[in-house]
Amino acid sequence: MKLEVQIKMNASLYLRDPEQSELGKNIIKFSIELIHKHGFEAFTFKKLAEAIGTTEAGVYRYFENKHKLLVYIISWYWGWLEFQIGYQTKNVTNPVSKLKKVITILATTVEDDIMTGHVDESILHQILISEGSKAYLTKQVSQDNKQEYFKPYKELCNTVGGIILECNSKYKYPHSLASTIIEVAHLQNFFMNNLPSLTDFSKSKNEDQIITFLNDLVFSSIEK
Amino acid sequence: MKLEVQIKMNASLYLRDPEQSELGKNIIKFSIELIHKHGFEAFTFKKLAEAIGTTEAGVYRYFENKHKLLVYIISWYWGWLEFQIGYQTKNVTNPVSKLKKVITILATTVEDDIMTGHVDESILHQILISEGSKAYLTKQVSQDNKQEYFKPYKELCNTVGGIILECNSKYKYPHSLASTIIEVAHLQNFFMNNLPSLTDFSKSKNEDQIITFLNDLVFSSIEK
DNA sequence: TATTTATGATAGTAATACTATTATTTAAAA
DNA sequence: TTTTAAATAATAGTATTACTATCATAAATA
Repeated sequence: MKLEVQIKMNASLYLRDPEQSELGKNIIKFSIELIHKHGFEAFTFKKLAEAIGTTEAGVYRYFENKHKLLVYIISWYWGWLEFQIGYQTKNVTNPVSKLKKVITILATTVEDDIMTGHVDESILHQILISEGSKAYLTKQVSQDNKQEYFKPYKELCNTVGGIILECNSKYKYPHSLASTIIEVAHLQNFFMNNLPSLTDFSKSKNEDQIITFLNDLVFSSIEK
Repeated sequence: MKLEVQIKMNASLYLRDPEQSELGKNIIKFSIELIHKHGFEAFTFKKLAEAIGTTEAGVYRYFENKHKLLVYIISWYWGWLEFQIGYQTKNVTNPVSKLKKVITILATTVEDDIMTGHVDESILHQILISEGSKAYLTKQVSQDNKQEYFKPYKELCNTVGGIILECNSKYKYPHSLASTIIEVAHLQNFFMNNLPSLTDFSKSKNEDQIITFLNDLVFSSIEK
């Protein structure tokens, strides 16, 4: 028997559920590949269709436009991360250890999870670093928010915020600190690899240094 | 006599220097307006030309494409901020006061600076919040970096990093903390206004709360 | 077996992101 | 002042993007 993790997705992100067909799964799989390879700006439904071996119209039957497809992919990742955090910290009782574990998960390029067939999480993590903020840095952010497109991200922030409060119930900014951890983990990773002088990690380009930096930042604030 | 602050720009960002003609100045002025109003994705040279009252080809004589124009505008802002920080902290000897002042400048919507004729800095600040990261979150980031497109941003980070070291010469991550302050100031502002549950500033939507959060974060880390 | 449903193949449109050409105006040099 | 150069305006044209629409066919389901 093959175990599969299913992330429940917001149905208004798609026209036809991509999990329910081979073509749908290929749309997700090749989108991740192409966005990673060429970047979101250069990514088009035509190129995607060619890569899959279908037609543009075929892709449009699943997703209205590439923005919704990006939001779908990113939401999926947040959902998967939420699951990972729950799973990997389920036996950790000490909140400080738990938060450290969470920071490590957020700042580390994960290995491909065999439980999610057509999705390569390590590539997805890279996409999140370079393209993640483009999901919400748009003029339609409020409409998208009303449609609950960012619910998985918010839930993750809420989970992390909860763990922060477990560490120190008097800390005043659990949500802001949670979103800061997530975003800074990605930003410092991007800077380290592309604009290294904006970081102090230039030499080794090692993700562990980002984790150390974040741990220092976070625990100084909440243990003060 | 009218005093004018001139920010020296990287000449490879443009084909013809926009500071040197009325049309050029209008390109900058209306770009800022249009990008702010409709967002960078919906911004085109055709719409810009119409707004100015010139033709598309006219705009292309100044800028190769809209990406370079965005980088130009954003670089200008970093250069202007660097000047502001130098100017507004020149008599502050206490490094902690200086860093607090810098955090306030970075996290506050500035008033329109009358010394820079055709540029409205308060709108530029808004553009930086929503569009700033799109300047570097591209596949060409390394080439752009080689051309020194991000020099003003790096210099600003370096300046802020220097002030951090003045506060505590043993602090290990001055550059990362500097880039974190700048980016988090913008991100938390965007979240506060658009995705408030990712922050703890939902009620009043006041920038002062972001400053308080950043001060807490920064000084906990460096004074530890 | 009939019929719904998904896919494939093809066409077409408006907008975007440019490049090129020529005419006209403006400003600087002779 | 005239000549010449440089900047701009007006127009046209191309390839690509971001879609929508139509119709035929294959596969799944009733």
